[in-house]
Amino acid sequence: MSENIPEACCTLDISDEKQEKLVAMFKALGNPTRFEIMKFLVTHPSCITGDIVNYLPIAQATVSQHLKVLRDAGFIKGIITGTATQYCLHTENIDWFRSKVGDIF
Amino acid sequence: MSENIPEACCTLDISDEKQEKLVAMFKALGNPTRFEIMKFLVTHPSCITGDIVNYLPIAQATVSQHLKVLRDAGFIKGIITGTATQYCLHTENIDWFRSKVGDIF
DNA sequence: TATAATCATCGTAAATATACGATAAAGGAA
DNA sequence: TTCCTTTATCGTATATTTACGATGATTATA
Repeated sequence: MSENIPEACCTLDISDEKQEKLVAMFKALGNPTRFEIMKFLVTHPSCITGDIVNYLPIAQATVSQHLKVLRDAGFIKGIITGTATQYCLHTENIDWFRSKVGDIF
Repeated sequence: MSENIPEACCTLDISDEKQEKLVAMFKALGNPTRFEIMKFLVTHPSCITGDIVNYLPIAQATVSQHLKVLRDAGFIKGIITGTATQYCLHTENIDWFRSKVGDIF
């Protein structure tokens, strides 16, 4: 029986809940289209869904789906104004994300 | 015709090639099992495939597949020693990853 | 009120990812 | 050489993701 696992050199504490959140954020960025949307929102701090739809060569429904993933992951916030939805970065969560990346690696 | 796209507040320069590499790294981390493997390698700087197999509750073939994804993404290096493969972090690429996360967000 | 604009959601087809057992490859031990 | 250990790869079943058109919901405008 070789159930031996070598000893750790250090610990890396993160709660299951936060780890799940972090993995979801990585997953959200791990798609070319969503990464492009994030880049667009970084360089265009305040725009509506339609702006992103015009910018990207994909269908409106697909953009909306990707925006939902980014919203659920906590990267962006959507503010409904009239018939449009204005999207901007969720700076608090992004700060948390960046700091976690720094902590772990 | 509403092909209007609002003007940018800044630029965010990254080559297509490097962006593709970065997205692949996010994607690699965006899986619970692979994230767990990365955590294990951070806390156990030098171990072989079998150690990870013993640690995780999944089949050897699956672990090997995940290790390949992490290798291809550039997160880890595998050094064959005898019949075993010793895995360690690819610190150079990880440093690059961390700095890119900082640049973009 | 009727129409247009804007966006999210639904249903679904195609592509990709994930997990496993089986097998192959390669080195060490008997 | 034969057997054992270790790991990667193959083939494949299932699950998830991605993309689209169609539709619904909401608000503004004529």
